[in-house]
Formats: sequence, C-alpha cells, structure tokens
Amino acid sequence: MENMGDWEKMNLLNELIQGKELTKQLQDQLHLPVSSSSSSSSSSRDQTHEMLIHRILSSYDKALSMLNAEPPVGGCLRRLSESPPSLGGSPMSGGDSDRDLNDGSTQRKRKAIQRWTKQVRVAPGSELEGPLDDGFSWRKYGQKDILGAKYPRGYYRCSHRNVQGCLATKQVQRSDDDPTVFEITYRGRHTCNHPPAAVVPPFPLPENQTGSSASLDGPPLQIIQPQPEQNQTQSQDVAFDFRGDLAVITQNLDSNNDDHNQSSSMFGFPSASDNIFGVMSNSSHFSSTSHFLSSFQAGPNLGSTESELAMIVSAATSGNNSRATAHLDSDLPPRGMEFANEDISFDSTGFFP
DNA sequence: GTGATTTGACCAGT
DNA sequence: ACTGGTCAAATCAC
Repeated sequence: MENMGDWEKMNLLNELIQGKELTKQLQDQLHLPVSSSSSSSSSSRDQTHEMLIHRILSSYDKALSMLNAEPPVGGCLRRLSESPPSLGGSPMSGGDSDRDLNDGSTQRKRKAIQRWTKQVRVAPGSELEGPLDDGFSWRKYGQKDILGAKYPRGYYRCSHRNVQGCLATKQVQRSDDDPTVFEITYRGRHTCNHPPAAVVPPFPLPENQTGSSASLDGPPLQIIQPQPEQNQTQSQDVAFDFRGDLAVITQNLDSNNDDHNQSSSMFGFPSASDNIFGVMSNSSHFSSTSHFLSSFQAGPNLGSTESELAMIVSAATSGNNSRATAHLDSDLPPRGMEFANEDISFDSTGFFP
C-alpha cells in the first residue's frame, strides 16, 4: 500500500468524505423530532447518539487529515513481516480456491482474492486440531503437507458454498515453532446469510488491527499479533475484547482491490446465545466501496432501533496508509451484550499493497 | 441415510 | 519439475 496511486488516494478521499456525509445525514435523521411518548430515556439516548456521531465524525476528520498528510504515514504502517507472503509471489501465491469460480472452464487465470491471516493460539492442553471455531460453518475439503512445514495444512470452505454460493475459504496451518499456534488464512468473503456465532471478523480487517474473539466451545484462544506501530493511537491494540480469555487478531490482508465492496460481511460477538452479532452494513448508505462502516447490531431478539445503533464503528480505509480510528465508549452497549472493555476501539489502517 | 472428513489424484501457477 | 490448491471417491460419524 505504500505505493498508493493518486487515483486510489482520490478514491479513498472520496470514500472518507462520503462516509462523513452519510454520518451527517444519520445525525440529521436522529435529530428528527422524537415522539412524545419517549421522554427522558430517549433524550439520554439522543445524547448517546450525538456523542457517537461526534466521535465518528471526528474519526473521519482524523482519517482525512492523516490522508492529507500522507506519505509519511506509509512507512510506518505496514510491515507485519509475518503476513503471509503474498504479493511478491510466495507460496500461496495465487491462491484462489476458485477454480470453479470461473465456471470451471476456460478462464484459468487465478483471480487474486483478498486474503488475510490471523494467528490463533489454543491452550496447550486443549484438543489438537481444535475446531478453532470462528463462528462460521466450515467444511474441510482437503489437507496437504506443505513443503518445509511440520504440520499439514487444512483447507476449508464455507459449508454454505453449495447452497448459497458462498466462496469464503480458509486454510489452517499449525505453526512449526509453536504447535499451539494456528495460522488461519481466510480468503474471500462470506456471502452466505448465516450470521456467525462467534467473533472472528470474516472480512479483512486492515492490517495492524487487532481484535478479540471468543469461540463458542473451543479452547481459549489467543491471537498472536505483530506489534503495532509505535505511533499509533492507544486504540490500536485491542479492538474488541469481550472476554478476557481469548483474543483474536486479524493480522493482515492482501487485498486485491477488485473486491472492495465487501458490503455484507458479518462478524459476531462471542455470545453463547448468538443473539448478538455485527453486520457490515449492507445498506446503500454504507456500502461505498473503499470504506466500510460496520454497525454492530443487537441480534434478532434485541431489535430495537436504539440497540441497533448502539455501536457504529466506522473505519474508513482501504486506501493505503491512511488510518481511520473510531472509538467507542460503550455507554450504551446493546442489551445483553457484555463488554469486558469499556472503551472499545476499532482502528484501521489502509491495506492496499 | 445423510452429511462431514480423509486422502490420493489432478490441475494451475511459477 | 515442483508446489500449492482443489476435486471427488471412499470412508467415517451421527
């Protein structure tokens, strides 16, 4: 992403600006006269909404200013040496998982697919080859010994591939050095309508972003993550930490930008009841290509508008070295949602090569 | 019986 | 030629 071209930069700027505008529109919407029935409680909610929107807007401002001040930012953000070798043509080079994507026939060119990796540590005593449940339903379709690797790599695809044509796949490889560590490489995005039961973001979070997750029934997981850049905001390190016993870090992604519009990805919160999950907004308002605006929603059982708006975390990015940060002080977590951290931050950095 | 996993073979990219 | 990724028949588990 270092070499973000002017065109990409412009796109990013546009997206940021658009995101900001949309947030303002949302602000206007929320300021619509409140019905008389809702009184004090709603006004306190209004305040919360106001505060959230302010934060979102300020994040956009921040991102925009960072982008304007750009070149320097670039150098520091990237790296993540442990990211899967991607662009340069590495082992995983072409990845694809989608031979059939091209209708299985003539179009052989492997389409570069966005890919991101995280490392998950399982508790030493826990079952080997644990499910590493990330909330999605995966079906194993292959396993292969990899040259130079002690352990075979497992290949999984979304169980809903056949039914819904979901092309998401992942590869799971145990680390040679530390058998309790699994490197999971996600490829493609989920297009299925099955909300995850747990938290791993099945969409590429920008590099350096960290997060935490819970597996519903697996062993405690902890994700290992390359150290964040020094100059980053305090929010960098922990994006979501809903349960103390595990953490998941999405490490990197190789994105190919033909896949910007990952508007419908979903990710969930650790919730045994599966009631709570986050949804990458798929609305036309939020689906602009280069940024994503994710809204965490209360699940089906918690469907009040207020809860749905409890969190809107916006990370404008995709462009390159720029970063957008959205903090969220969860004054009003959706009902049923428990936060280990009061201050949840979502920090994203650009992720174009 | 149905669906998931295993595993050897095949294919594409380098 | 070699390696990673996928296919698909055989096998396993529920």
